[in-house]
Amino acid sequence: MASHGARGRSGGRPTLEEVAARAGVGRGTVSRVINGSPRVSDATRAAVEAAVAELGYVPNTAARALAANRTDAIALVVPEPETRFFTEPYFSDILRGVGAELADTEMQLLLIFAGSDRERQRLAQYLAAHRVDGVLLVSVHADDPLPDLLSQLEIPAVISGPRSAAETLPSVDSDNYGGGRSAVEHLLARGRTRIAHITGRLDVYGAQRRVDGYRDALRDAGYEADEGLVEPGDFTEEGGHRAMVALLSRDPSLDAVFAGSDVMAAGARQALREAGRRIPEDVALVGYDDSAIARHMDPPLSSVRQPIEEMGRRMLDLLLTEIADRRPAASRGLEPRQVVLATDLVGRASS
Amino acid sequence: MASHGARGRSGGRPTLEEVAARAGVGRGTVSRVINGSPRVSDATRAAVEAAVAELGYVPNTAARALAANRTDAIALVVPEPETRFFTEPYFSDILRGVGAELADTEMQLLLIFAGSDRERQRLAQYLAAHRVDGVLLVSVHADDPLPDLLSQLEIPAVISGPRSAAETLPSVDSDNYGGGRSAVEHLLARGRTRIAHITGRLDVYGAQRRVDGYRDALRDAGYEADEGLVEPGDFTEEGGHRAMVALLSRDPSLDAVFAGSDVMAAGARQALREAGRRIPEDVALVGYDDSAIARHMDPPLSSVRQPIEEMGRRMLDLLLTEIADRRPAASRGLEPRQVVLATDLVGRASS
DNA sequence: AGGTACCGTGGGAGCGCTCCCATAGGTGAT
DNA sequence: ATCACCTATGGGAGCGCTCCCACGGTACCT
Repeated sequence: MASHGARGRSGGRPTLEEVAARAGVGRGTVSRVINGSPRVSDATRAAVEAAVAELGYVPNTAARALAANRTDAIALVVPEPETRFFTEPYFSDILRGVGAELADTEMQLLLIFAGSDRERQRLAQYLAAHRVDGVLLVSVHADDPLPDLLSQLEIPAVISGPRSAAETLPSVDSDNYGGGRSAVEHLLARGRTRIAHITGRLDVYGAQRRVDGYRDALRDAGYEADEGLVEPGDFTEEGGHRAMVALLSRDPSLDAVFAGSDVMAAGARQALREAGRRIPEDVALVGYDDSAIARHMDPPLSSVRQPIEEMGRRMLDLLLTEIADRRPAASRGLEPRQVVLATDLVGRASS
Repeated sequence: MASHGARGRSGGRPTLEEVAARAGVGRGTVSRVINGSPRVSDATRAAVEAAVAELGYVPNTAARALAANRTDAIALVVPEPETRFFTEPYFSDILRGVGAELADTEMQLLLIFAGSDRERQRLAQYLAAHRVDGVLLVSVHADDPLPDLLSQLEIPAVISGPRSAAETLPSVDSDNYGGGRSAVEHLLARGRTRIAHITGRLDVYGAQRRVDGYRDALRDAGYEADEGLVEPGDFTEEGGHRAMVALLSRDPSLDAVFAGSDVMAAGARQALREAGRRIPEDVALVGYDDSAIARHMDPPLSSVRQPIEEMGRRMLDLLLTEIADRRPAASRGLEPRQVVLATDLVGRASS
């Protein structure tokens, strides 16, 4: 407590050069030790490490960034208002996954919101200044210009869900198609036949894929597609409510609903209640995400679980690889990697 | 869209030097323009700004940090597990306030969690490397070593609540004492006389102050302090429940409860229900924070509101001043600034 | 013995800025 | 006209690191 050891001898913090002098070696050698190069003899390494410890040496990040042209930082960009970030468990789960994986690294994570135009402006500036080595982009809409900006700036990036089937950026996603299928198959297995679907925002590719899975599962089971049973939602509770009301008035005989998210399922549940339908007796309900909402709903909601935390982990993995691969010149765009993780359906009382 | 202008002429991004050449001036002059120095003629400034625009110049942060010995970044440190951060609206409100105030700045905000030992280790390393110009520390406990570490490293810092009456670090807090008083006065005005208090964690100074306010308000109204009516909680729902049970068994005649947080009030409400007490007929209930919980409780909860978002804003203000003041040598420790913001009681059906 | 190969190492040359000193010119007072 | 003084400007000297080339030494080959 009373002594700060050998620190601050000459006023400031120790530099590489001082460590070198102390260890009786050259600057280059200390640099090699610090960076874990194998081309250093054990004896030298030990001497340097001792000097580092004695002086309490910590490398100066700015100098390193300047000399090596890298920042050892990556950004998690959330192109949404902060509110959604705090409201939807999706984001915190991703963050948790990324954070867990990052702990093994020397990298620093920046959290950047880009919901408003102004924030996007700042972000563009920030990226142009190359202040991060890579970017994780979550919740991307079809017409978002951010991905293009990133590839233009040649900043490695990974997105949480492809924007289309022709996505070129590396991405990590869960199997939305399979998730959609499994929801429907689950309901069919429970004897339901008139299964409606409340979709998510259709400018989100994943939401489209859930619809595809829904349609194919029904068709494979021999049911003709009935477009009257598909109603677009927007991932909000109100949207779910609205969609449910529309569905009920259009086809009062429906006996099941697959909602594209738990939040929308909550809205749908409310609408079903108001219409006097019992869950699951009259109408079975299945959501998507398996969030806290699903567990706490009355009745508890069956839901398609995505391994969100793992998605975060995998996104970081991909990004780090991407950053490492940036060395051999001009291999841009070759074999982009798309990871798809399996979903599984968690059955509860609502179906 | 199709052209990226003059960018990338010589492979990389433009440098100060290139801008200077383009504008026909020296490096120093460009630097002055970039940094808003007044000692530049209007004509020269215009020429430089034109060159900057044409080349799409963006200063290299690393170089600037190295040369100027500052990072233009500050950290918001949350010495708690991430879960609390996402669960409690307090943190997101602070973040929102800080973010809003920061938007006018060139500064970058880093969000750092230091809940686990490992994370704290990393944080210490990070701070030792002086990678931020200042730190905002929220939710500090009495025995937290972080504040001392910060002053040892001579890193400007502001904390969200003083650790004690003798706090030396600049801090921003709401008037916990006044908040506690107002809750009690509100209940007294409603004709309640046997007012219990469920406290927060007493190693949080603010929680203590609420207790002080509670005691003084009762005493000023002529009621003798009855220590049987004070029960420690821990800011959790379970803690609130437990405390309420204890209070009821100790003194069944109580007719009001002031809980040190809305979350604890929720726990208390549950316990009151289980004991068959009606709210507010039998027992009036007042919480603290005026969070979403308060509005959604059944019945809606009266609560002491703190201007959390403004606290965030003020914290940033203080920190920026602190950073700016760091220039004139050795004025350390002189007139630390402590800001205290007023609370106000939001009356609802629970009291 | 001479040659070739590699290994561990030292240190120069920057990375792109900011800081600050020096300089040139302009202004007003003497 | 002279001097003192101020303002706008140029550019050298670093900030602390990484990269890379060059060096001496050792080991192994022919």
